[in-house]
Amino acid sequence: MKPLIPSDATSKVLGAGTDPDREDLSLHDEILTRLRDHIVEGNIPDGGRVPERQLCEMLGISRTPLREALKVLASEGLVELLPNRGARVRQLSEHDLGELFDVMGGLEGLAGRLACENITDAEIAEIERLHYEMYGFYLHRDMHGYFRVNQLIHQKIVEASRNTVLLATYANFAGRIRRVRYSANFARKRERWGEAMREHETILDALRRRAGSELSDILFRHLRNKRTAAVEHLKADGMAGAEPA
Amino acid sequence: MKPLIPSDATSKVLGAGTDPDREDLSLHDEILTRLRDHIVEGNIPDGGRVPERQLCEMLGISRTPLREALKVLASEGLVELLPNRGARVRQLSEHDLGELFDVMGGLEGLAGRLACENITDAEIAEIERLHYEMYGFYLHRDMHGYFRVNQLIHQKIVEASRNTVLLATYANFAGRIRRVRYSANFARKRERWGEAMREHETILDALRRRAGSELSDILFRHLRNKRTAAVEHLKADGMAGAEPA
DNA sequence: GTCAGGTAAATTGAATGCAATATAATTAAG
DNA sequence: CTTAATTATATTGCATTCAATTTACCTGAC
Repeated sequence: MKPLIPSDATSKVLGAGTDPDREDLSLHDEILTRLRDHIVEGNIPDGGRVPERQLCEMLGISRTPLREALKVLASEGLVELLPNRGARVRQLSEHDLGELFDVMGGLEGLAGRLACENITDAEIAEIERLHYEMYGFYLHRDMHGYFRVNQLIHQKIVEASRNTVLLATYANFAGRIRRVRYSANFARKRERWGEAMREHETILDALRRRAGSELSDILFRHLRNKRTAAVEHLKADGMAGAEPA
Repeated sequence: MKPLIPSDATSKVLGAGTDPDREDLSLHDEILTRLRDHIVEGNIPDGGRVPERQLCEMLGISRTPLREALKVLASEGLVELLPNRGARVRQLSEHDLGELFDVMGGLEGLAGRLACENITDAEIAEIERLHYEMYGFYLHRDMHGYFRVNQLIHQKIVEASRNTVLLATYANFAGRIRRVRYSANFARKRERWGEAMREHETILDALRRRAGSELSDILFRHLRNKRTAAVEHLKADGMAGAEPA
């Protein structure tokens, strides 16, 4: 009866800025992004069911486009589709998380390698600036700020690779892991923190020298260390958290 | 033909509901796989429209599940969805192909690195066997056989990484590139062929020594060389091929 | 003959409807 | 009182339907 599409539903607030020229940010992508954010931000418990009708009302759409979006999210690995049993938000085991981090490590290593081929001096200067900003947060023990700038640095390196396919793939995996980050914000241990800071020194150094293979190696190992911390954290948290059937 | 995806979550055989035994592979995945193969095998011209109704009849389904599959294929990068203008099979530019090969290189490099951590002696022996089999094809100038075994070796290395996420991601990108391979089967130049054979010697050597970082490097560069050949090929072929709007 | 304008057919995007399956609620038996 | 069986409800998967946009076709003016 009511095709109640909120008049602001067409307003594109997401990414890439508002190109008056390029209008092709379709309604479907809008739904997809909103639903993805909804899940990534942890509004649905881990392993919990995704209530179609409820989300339909929330988004002001019918089931057809919602189910299309769910299929895409399933292919992205964010939810899993059980036959005749609907969608559940995918619960990551320690093993899954470990695999994801290793792939992230491979992608970041690749990004570093390619970045060394393409990065400009200005971009390196920008990353250096961020590096010292991050160092400041480290000294002040401001973990929140540190974490934010840290991610920004990694993002900058990926962008400097000048590879849009890599950029999209990286964003995809980052999204999957982000959900875990929301569920519990990585209380990084002190000793690991200092270690990570030293690793970032070597990252910057290799980047300055445009030492691609070397940077690739460093970045992979850097994420390997992050991986260990993350998996440990999930394990500890998993004990406290309730388990789904 | 044969999907070179071995046994991940998306591997399906094309049998319809005539399989009462194994029913857990959902109908949706079935449609998805069939449609993907249909496109990858080149039944629709590059950049051509994807006729919904026609495919519905071909697959014996209604538009709803077909459109769901198209959305997924779009997220995989195989087709692109134009608002109100339907789906077109995505035409890869030289630039796109180059980016894809670099990402493939990064993934294979990662696979090699992880394989060195996890591979068994038996698996190495198997790869050695394939290597010499491939060498035989090389000596006999049997490009078809060479190509087949070559892909198999790379596949084995990815499998030896023991990382299912990597395996699925690799399969995804391999699928995207496969379409280009169908459109014209890489007439590899002689000199490049010998070079590739030598590279494979070093790959095997590094694998035997479980030299992860080294193997990662070699594999990336190996794919870089493949990339150059592929892009050159697409460029030459693109001249002869029809151009899109 | 070419091009602009307008109308008709086709195609897309999304909502609704219906059969099939799973989940819950209830009842009956041990 | 607990547990198995049965019925009722809810949810899923897919087909059908409908409005909106696009594409093709046709007419007419220059």
